[in-house]
Amino acid sequence: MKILPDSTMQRPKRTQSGEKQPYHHGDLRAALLKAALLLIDRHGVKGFSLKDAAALAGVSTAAPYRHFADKQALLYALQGEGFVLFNAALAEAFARGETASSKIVEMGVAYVLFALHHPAHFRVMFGLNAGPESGLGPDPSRASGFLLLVEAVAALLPEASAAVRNDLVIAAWSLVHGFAWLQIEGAFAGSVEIGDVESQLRRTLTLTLPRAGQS
Amino acid sequence: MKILPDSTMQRPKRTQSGEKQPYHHGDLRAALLKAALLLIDRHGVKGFSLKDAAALAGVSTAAPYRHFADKQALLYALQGEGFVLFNAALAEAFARGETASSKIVEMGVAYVLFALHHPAHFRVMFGLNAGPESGLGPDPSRASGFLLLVEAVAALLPEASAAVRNDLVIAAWSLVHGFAWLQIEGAFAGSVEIGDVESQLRRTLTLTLPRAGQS
DNA sequence: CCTACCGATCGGTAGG
DNA sequence: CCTACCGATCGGTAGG
Repeated sequence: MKILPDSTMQRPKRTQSGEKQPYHHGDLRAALLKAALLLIDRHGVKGFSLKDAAALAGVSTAAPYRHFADKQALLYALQGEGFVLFNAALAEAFARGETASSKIVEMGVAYVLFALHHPAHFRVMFGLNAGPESGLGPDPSRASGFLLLVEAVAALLPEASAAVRNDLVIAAWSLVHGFAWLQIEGAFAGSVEIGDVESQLRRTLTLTLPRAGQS
Repeated sequence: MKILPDSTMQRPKRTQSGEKQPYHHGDLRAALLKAALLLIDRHGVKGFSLKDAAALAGVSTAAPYRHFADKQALLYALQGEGFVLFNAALAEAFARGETASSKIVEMGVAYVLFALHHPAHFRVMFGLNAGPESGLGPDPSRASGFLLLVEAVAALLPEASAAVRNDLVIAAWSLVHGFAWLQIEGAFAGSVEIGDVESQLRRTLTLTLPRAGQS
């Protein structure tokens, strides 16, 4: 794969006064992460190489090793970055929802929008375990957004048993994750009519969510 | 990756009478597909090579090209094979269910069991579009099992609008797909208690499915 | 952060 | 279906 340096990720230039300007505000590390995201978007996690990322950032093939021990370390960094963004989006959605069920719906919407807006992060976070021992295991910080779902479900079904709540947590998580994944993969195309993604998801979620006290 | 020939996929042997025995009942093609499935299970779709598959089947690196034009052709074959099995399993489940809602539940169970029992097929079928243009697009025959879900939902909600039915089709498909994927990826581990996978899914699905006439 | 390079792997082909 | 091989790519390192 021939990768040309991204025009937005230039090599250092000298100003008219002759000082050397650092990479991207001095942050090659960030430039490499950005390049990796772009390449993963285009070619998938396994189809991305450090050499390509270096070329896209306009540096030599050895340069990335100044910032990452190896390729996997870069992927870990991307995964961590993704979970920070993801958990923040879920927390914001949780806070925004005014009722238990709207908290759940907002979190679901945030989950899917995150996947659509950050597909490369999403793939690194959830689609990486290509094999049982692919190296990149689940990240502990994954739990943080997830616990909010557990909390919202408890609020929605205060009198339900723990088992029933557990069932609903699994249902909501599975539905939203499957929706996001199928959307990213384009699997709905041609099979189902999906207009606006967000309103489709809202309708689907509310249709599915048991009303409180009904269980 | 060093791949040793699989003891179940031996090179041709001579019987005591001296005749040459063909590969696997004369079917190297089948042996290569089987080897590919095993490698994809272990290393993911992108982590599998024709050379490894050939080695695992006990033949030279050039041999696969007698049966497949190139690597992608083998993956296509695997995808097609997967959809045949998948659609058959869904059709059987549809037929087995006695009511509309049990048809849906049985299809969901079949969907997930297929994913668990044929993870490599499942990955090739649904997890391949690593990038927007990864080559392996959706297969048309995918629709066949899917249409049965549309039919079952129509039977479940005979008086509902087409839009509502559509919402439920998307909900059911997303939920089951997400459940299967998260299960394969091991994402539930540590976060949620899942005992028996099948009964968990049955409970989750029935909890979620609107009863007929209730919408 | 660069040049130069290694050892390994990969898809694919030539020519039996 | 095999041997032998090419051209390309990749992760990573030596030694500035």
